[in-house]
Amino acid sequence: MPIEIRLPDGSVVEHPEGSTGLDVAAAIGSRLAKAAVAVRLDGEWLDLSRPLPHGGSIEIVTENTEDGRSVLRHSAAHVLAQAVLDLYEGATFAIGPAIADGFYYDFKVDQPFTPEDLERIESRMAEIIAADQPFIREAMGRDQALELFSDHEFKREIIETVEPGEVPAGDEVTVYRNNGFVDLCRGPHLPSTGRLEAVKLLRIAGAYWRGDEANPQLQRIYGTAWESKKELEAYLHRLEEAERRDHRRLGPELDLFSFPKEMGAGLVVWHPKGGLVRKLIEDHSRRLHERYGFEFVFSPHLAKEDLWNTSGHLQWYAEGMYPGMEMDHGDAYRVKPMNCPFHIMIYRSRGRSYRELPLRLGELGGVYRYERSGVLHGLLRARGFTQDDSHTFCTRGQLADELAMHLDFVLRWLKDFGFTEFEADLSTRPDKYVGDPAQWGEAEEALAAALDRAGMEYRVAEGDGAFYGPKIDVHVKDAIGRRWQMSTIQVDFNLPERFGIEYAGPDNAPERPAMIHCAKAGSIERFFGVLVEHYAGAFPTWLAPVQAMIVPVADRHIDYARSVAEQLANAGLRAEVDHSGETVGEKIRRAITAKTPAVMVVGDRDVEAGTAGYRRYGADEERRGVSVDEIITELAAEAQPPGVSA
RNA sequence: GCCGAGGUAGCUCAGGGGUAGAGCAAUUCACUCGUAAUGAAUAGGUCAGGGGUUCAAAUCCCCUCCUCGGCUCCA
Repeated sequence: MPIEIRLPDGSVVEHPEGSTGLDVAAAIGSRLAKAAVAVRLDGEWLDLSRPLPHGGSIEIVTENTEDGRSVLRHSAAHVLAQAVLDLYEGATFAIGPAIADGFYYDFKVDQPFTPEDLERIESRMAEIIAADQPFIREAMGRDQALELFSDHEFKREIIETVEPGEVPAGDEVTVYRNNGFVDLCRGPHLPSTGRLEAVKLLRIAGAYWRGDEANPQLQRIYGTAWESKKELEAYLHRLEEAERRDHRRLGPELDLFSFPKEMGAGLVVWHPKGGLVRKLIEDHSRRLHERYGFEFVFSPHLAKEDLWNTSGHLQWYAEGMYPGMEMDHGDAYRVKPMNCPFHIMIYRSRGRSYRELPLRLGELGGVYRYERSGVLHGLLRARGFTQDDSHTFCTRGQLADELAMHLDFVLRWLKDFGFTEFEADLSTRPDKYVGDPAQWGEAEEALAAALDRAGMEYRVAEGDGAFYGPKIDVHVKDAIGRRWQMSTIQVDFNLPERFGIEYAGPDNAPERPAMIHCAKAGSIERFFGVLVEHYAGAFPTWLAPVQAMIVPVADRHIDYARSVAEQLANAGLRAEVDHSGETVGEKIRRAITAKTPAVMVVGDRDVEAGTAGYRRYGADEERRGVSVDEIITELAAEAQPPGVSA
């Protein structure tokens, strides 16, 4: 009896019973059949070579889509495991999924892999791919699978812990064989290993079984796979591009900041140029905070341990905090990992009325968190950093409007720095939490409502909230498509409770305010690091430490160069004169290498005419004889911070 | 913290038991130049730090610190 297959365009075709996904694809076109890697029938993944079990809506998954690539990568992971098991006696394998841009496989081996091993494994993989071994799917009972993988402890553990719901056929699991190799796997896979066009192993890393430090540590091999050599090359090129933008390289190169070893890991010093850019960022932060109705406060770097007991930090966050310091009268003090308790102290310094709510307190507060040595990563993960932190105290009734305002603020802030794509995560109650679950629910709903009001799509991250409350995290996509977490907005009913803060309501009865924690940049350091990578070190004019470099052609033009610099300075622009003894070409090269937005070359003709040769960063050619006034007008317009008129 | 790879001049890196090297940067001198590198000379090092083996250690061994790629966590 033929089966009816509905194609994505809505048309229905008939195929004889026993037809495979490949048959369906081939009937549509030979090119489609060639590009196909798997099919989805009513949403269920099937191998291309598997007879379709029933009719339904079909989707041919091709190799040039993200879904298609993940099939490809998953098959590549199998080949990797096959190669490793071939080459290393006694090796056993754990899991090997496709991930963004690639795949990995975890192994337990007697000796850790070396870079030379990687080459050896890669050549073995090439042989397996050249042999074009078919992947053959086989379903079997759990007992049989346990028997099959009797030598492989991790596979046995997976089989034993598979949830019944994860396996469509109840108590069955599936394995895929190619040649002598067999792996437990849900599939789907490519028809054969020969379909792997472009595979490359990238690096070796340690990884714990199931990501838990209590479990044995395995050896992980990362690789990448693409549908063509060309795509692989493009990917490797993207990796190089990311490396070129690395803020840890650009920071010292552009003389912005450094991490002197003498100070300790994760601690940064800002050089004058970096300090200037940072100040401009902070100025903008203050400007927007004021515009959105925040007031500025300041608080100390440490406080008595008691305060951190009351706040719950010592109970819930102790491992992120530095140890106590003994001070007067045996009191221990702790360096602050967060600013919130201090802002509560300010709230609590006198009686509060409902009439003064919402009370919005902001601070660029330096905090210190003990990050484990292995996770430090330049400015993106430091041990000392500055939060553009705020705490808003409001009534329950004000919460929805306040959250909407905070979200608006955050998006304004991010747009001002050139980010245009945003994604939000709504993180809900974690396992370790304080407070009443009903209040958590209320807070989570309020956050979701704010996202809906802003028309933002979001993903729910179950259990990712802070210990004191749920939160919205806003992520941005940078210039090369990477996703960074920036801002966070958190609702908190708990700290007000713990500190017992109140306000007098209209009927003079004491009420408890709600609190909103919000960091717009997140950490200024991290934000700065992301900006460096986003702009590849070439800051827009309003943030550039030097906005114009003036290059005299010969020494006799230095006086004129200085007078031009003065004109620019009078217009509020940051200009420098390069009076070094280098050639014109070299001085220009230096200015471009420093990513200066504008280079102005001045020679005899310019001295006479009041002009300059004008070269913009990124432009291929310069313009000669441009009037200095015209240049000043153009640069001064660009130099205005976003939302500030000249 | 754990697994792996590293740390040699300001930067990028060579050298692997027997006198510390290169390119770029820096300094000085000459050149005064019209849009991405003028030439020459000079200076610069507890070879991350400490301990050990050795007649002799940058080199081999141990410990510590720091960096990088991951695991985990987060801003």
